[in-house]
Amino acid sequence: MSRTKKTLLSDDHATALADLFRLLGDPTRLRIVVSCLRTPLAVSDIADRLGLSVSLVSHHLRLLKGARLVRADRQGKQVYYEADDAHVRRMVEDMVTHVAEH
Amino acid sequence: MSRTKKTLLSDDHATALADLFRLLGDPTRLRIVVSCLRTPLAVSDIADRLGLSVSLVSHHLRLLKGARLVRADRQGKQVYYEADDAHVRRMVEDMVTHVAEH
DNA sequence: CATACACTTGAACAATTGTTCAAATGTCCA
DNA sequence: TGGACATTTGAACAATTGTTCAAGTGTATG
Repeated sequence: MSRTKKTLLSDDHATALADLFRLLGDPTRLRIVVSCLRTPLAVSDIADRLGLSVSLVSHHLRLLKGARLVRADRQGKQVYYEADDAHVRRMVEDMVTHVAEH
Repeated sequence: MSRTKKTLLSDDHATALADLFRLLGDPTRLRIVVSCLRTPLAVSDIADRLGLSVSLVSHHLRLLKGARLVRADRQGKQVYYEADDAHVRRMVEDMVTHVAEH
């Protein structure tokens, strides 16, 4: 049998988790995620709130959607984005409050 | 008075938190953190376990130490690194188990 | 259909980043 | 002191990434 170290984190899980961390590791992208954490928000609304171009926000949302961190919901001309599920919501909120506490 | 949005995350906190996320967002660095999460480990031990060069591990540890994610403890010729405090330990472990659960 | 609005996409750019290699520093012991 | 071992540091490189701008797609309404 192969000698496997008792490790908390397999290589697959490491890269998967790192992917998540990396996506949240950009201030702009993090603010975008947080802004639509509780309420679905249209792309232009997010851009307005954060003072960013619509294009930039859309680029970031594409990455976040690819990682299933957010979910898109078209409603007429607008596309509403929100946290993909309760799991993501809790995960991010936990980290936010973690840091807020210092 | 200035009109401030009721936001979960101030800009300062956003960049601070993003800095943390970004550091954990590299697979190699994440594995380094996890490897010395519970037990202090010398630089060369970490390098051996993960199959990395000592130099590379040291470079990453410097960044992690700068963000107070790990703490260094020199003991003779060797320098042992471990998670800086229980706070960091829990934070990282939470995320690891979060992903392990799928 | 045509115009306006909301969003997406692709190319291009500067800036940052992970890695390697070689040289330097620190520490112990004969 | 001298040499061996452990770690750090700096320069250099390729690769990735965040951002902007312009052009594209999709959708409602006149």
